[in-house]
Amino acid sequence: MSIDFRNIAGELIQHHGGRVTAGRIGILAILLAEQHAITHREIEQRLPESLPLDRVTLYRALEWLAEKNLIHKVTSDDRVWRYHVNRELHAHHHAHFKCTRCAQVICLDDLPAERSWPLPAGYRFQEIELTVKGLCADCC
Amino acid sequence: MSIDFRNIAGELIQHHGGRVTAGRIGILAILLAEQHAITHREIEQRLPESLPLDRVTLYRALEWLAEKNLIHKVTSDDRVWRYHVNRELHAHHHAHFKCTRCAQVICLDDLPAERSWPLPAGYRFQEIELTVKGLCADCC
DNA sequence: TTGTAAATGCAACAAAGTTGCGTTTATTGT
DNA sequence: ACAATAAACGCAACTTTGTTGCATTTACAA
Ligand SMILES: [Mn+2]
Ligand SMILES: [Mn+2]
Ligand SMILES: [Zn+2]
Ligand SMILES: [Zn+2]
Repeated sequence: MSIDFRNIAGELIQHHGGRVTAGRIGILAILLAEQHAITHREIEQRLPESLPLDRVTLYRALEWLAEKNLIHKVTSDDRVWRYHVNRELHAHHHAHFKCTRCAQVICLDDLPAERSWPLPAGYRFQEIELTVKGLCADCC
Repeated sequence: MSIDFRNIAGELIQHHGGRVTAGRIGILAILLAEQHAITHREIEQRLPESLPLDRVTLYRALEWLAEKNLIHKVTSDDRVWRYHVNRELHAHHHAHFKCTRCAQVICLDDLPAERSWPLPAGYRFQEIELTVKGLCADCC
């Protein structure tokens, strides 16, 4: 884990009025270094030996990071949340791609996930959740 | 539960080469009578006293019905599958609406969930999963 | 340096779904 | 109608993912 990401993580956390703890720094640094959206489990596995972190603490840190809009949660059909850092490009709502073979999830920044859709009378639109499924380049 | 739905259910099950059991008839009849996509739990609750059915049997029956394309499963952000009968209109893939207040799920038959989307090079499209979220007419 | 709320760790809990296996039953052939 | 048999079922145990309560520790500011 690059020291760079840890520095950025620390600044981001501080800037959002949270306590700058080793756990939060480690978690956010992992997500900053990661291309894809990853699960709680995968984050746990990427944590260094030197930073043992309770499952619950990890869940709560992720919750806090999502509240502060530093990361976002991605729903999936395998009943597992995936987490991804909010870079400028996809701070807004956006679509995701999930590989049906390796379960890898990426963000599709250029897909319009914000526009309204036709709904039955009396229904009010809030947002859409769009996941494109298929095979990733590695699995093709 | 209308005897009509039970008759239709029985015929559908038989036509697909499965054993026509009380459980399958009861489950499919419930889904035939239902407008919305409902959860395993909700199906369980709608089962008549006269038809006690083990949770596992219910899961396996739903799995079989989905395999035979008599029903389809809907993913949701609450990590709970919902099930809905396949009427002609939405035998194909289609989008869903979920109320963020009462969690009700309906099928949006007129939304194009089949067309391909632009993906990164080397990625292969299979299908999309689209959930529109908002408030239903009752919750508005 | 110290006080304090915020964050953490641990244990227990909960919901949804799965697996293995012995028993029952719907269906087929006689 | 009866018997054979594979399919379906019921039960218990298990798994995975995530949540809650509470006592303890710690970041940070006064
Ligand atoms: Mn994303
Ligand atoms: Mn549907
Ligand atoms: Zn893949
Ligand atoms: Zn509603």
